[in-house]
Amino acid sequence: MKTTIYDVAKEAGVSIATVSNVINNNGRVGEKTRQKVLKTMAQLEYSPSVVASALTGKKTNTVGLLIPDISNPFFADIARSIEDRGNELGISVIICSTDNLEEKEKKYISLLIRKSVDGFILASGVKSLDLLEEVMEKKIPVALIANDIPSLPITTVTIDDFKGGYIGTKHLLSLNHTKIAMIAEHAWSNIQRINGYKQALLEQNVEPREEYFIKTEATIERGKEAGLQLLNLEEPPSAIFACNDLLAIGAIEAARELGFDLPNDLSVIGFDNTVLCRLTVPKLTSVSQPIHDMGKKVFDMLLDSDFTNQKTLFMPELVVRESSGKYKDTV
Amino acid sequence: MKTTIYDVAKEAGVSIATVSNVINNNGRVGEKTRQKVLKTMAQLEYSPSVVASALTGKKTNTVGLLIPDISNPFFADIARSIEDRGNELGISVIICSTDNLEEKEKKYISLLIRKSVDGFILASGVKSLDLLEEVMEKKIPVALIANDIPSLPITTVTIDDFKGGYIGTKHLLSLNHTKIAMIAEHAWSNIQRINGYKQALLEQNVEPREEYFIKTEATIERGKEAGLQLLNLEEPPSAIFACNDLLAIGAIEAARELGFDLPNDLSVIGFDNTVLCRLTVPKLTSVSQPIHDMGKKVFDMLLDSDFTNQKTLFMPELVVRESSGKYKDTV
DNA sequence: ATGAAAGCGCTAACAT
DNA sequence: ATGTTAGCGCTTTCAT
Repeated sequence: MKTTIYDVAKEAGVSIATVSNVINNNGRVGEKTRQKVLKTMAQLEYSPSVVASALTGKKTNTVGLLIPDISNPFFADIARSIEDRGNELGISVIICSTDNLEEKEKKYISLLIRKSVDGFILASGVKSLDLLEEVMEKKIPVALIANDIPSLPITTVTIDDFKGGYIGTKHLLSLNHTKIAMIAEHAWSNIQRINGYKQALLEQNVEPREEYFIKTEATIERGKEAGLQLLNLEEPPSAIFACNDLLAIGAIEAARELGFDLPNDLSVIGFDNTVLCRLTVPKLTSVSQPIHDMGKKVFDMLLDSDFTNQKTLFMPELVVRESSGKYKDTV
Repeated sequence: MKTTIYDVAKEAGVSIATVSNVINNNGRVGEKTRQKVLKTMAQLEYSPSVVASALTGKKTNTVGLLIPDISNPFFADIARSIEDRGNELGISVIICSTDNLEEKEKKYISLLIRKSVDGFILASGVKSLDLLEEVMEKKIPVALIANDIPSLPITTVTIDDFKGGYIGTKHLLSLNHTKIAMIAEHAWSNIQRINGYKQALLEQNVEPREEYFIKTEATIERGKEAGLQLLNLEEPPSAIFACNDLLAIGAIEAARELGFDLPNDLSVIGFDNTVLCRLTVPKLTSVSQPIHDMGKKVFDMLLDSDFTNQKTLFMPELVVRESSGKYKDTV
């Protein structure tokens, strides 16, 4: 049988309350007794049951992480940063890939509620706001990372997406591009990025063109489709700003297929600065999110009620690689 | 307060035992009572506590997944496949990125034991065999995926690594390459791949050369270093077989840096067939593991004692893309 | 400083 | 078919 607190108590000749106290460092234990208990705990290889402890109202030291897909490198990076912080704190992270499906979202959340997780970190766009409010009513902490629901008071860690869109576009503008297209996806963060893009254009008196703007899903395939569509335009753009790296990679594929030579005939920049950026040819210029810091921060905010419903904004940074270059009117 | 089984019992006018029975579908409940209980459960939005249930000896419906690094696409894929199966079964998966560090491995395992997880799935090379045996002594199920510890009787799902090494090499041989180098990493699976590689060479009377063989860590950087070393040889290889895609990508970078034109001057093939293969230029030929099937299988074997300590072997397949081509003696 | 005992929410005999 | 009750391993008053 598994050793319990009773075994330790008996062996050490003390009560279970005392053992409990030494486990939790709850004062009122004489130094001698403490040592004796510690020793027998070691002897018996006793390890306290989190399950039993949780039943008495203590934490489960487990949080749920909802992301669209763990096999997407961007989210895998987020997961890793959160997991690392969890490991430091002795808290386990349960992964939940929702594929942005409301059904999966619900299933995962209700299961994790039954498991009494200490909180939820959401990196996916939340489909079911009702569910989310239900969770918050139950006083289960919730925090968002790399996405926001502006309509809700909720703990959030994001980058300044407006600025992200702005600096990316500025970069292209500074390379003399004016025919700058944007491929975005449906997400709140993207709306801000789009606004930043438009702001940058307007500041240079460049009128955003309707046909240079595509909204689609965040996959390489869709990015390629969008790229194809853009580059087959009568007057194709000389630069494409993709709202995430996957879309950018798709756009690059499209460009290669159509015989464009990057960055001479076309500049492409991405967003997120994932590991993928260094794999593309040419290497992808991208707007970077400080994922590691963000993961740590969101975890800490989740657990510290001082931060409840606060919003933390990190600053994006442009990482210039080889996929963006000076505009040359070669046509 | 949270609704408990008592609230439901009282509201429905039955005993908690009856409620428990309808929750668990434990026969002996009249249809009328069952309906009544079901209804009040819904009314009260009752959701049974897994924690309390676990304390009475039932499962926690949680497993731990130990991998080297969730941000490595190969392992993210494994995680996803396991998570998917878990979701179907109502079982949660806790991610544990060990970085192949014994210290982390220990910390994760002992924490998860305290949490009474139902089992462990290990995708990382296990550093501490003692720890592993300790887990098995505690009768906690353990299963390995994509790696093996031949010295231990333990549930395992792998591919036939020997065959993987063999078919990759055969492919290169069939393209008339004879100067075939191999970049491997330290892992049991790689030993088998190496054996397969040697076997294929021997069958064609090609003598494996010492200088064409490098063992290193599984990162792009190391792959690049290895590639540089190989290609700077007096008589550089005409083909490189990397034991995983990361190494292959590094090798491709090295080749590009040195001005090699793939696949004309050099063929490179990888192993694992990760998403990265379609991102490289040229697209990477790679030996594929049926990860999705393997994830499902390992989960099922973990939970079904019929399979305890059995070893399941899946078959690798070669996915030919653009990075491997006919040998041309252009030098 | 330490111990006795109640209770957390549930399961599983055992009764009825 | 349904109810009673004794745990599961731990935390936490409340006594001593």
